[in-house]
Amino acid sequence: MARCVSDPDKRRQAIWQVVHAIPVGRVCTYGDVALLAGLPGRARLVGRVLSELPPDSALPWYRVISASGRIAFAPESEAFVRQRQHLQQESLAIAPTGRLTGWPDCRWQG
DNA sequence: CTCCTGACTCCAC
DNA sequence: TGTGGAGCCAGGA
Repeated sequence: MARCVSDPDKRRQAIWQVVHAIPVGRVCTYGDVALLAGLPGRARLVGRVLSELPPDSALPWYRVISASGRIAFAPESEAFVRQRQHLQQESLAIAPTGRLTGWPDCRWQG
């Protein structure tokens, strides 16, 4: 889909597109999203873009987790709980440590 | 332009 | 399985 994008707006859109493409009940790592967006090695950029999403965003940001298969937030933090609830709605279980049960079986890489 | 920070990763112990 | 350290890129002060 996307090659090496240089414009900030283009990068955002590329990342949004990839996140939006993640199937229900599946998850993807920051690194994978970056790769699929044509931005290899820019996992941090993905996290930055997602952190700037508005509260009413329809983007399934909660389907993006860290490469270790865990939620990127501190356990029991507000954001952590929100993400966990969204994932549970899609039949994905989260261990107390934040680790996704069944990982990497539910992993999606395009 | 330099310095600091972060929703990241990888590797070693 | 969990921790700690180094590498990385982008954005804001």
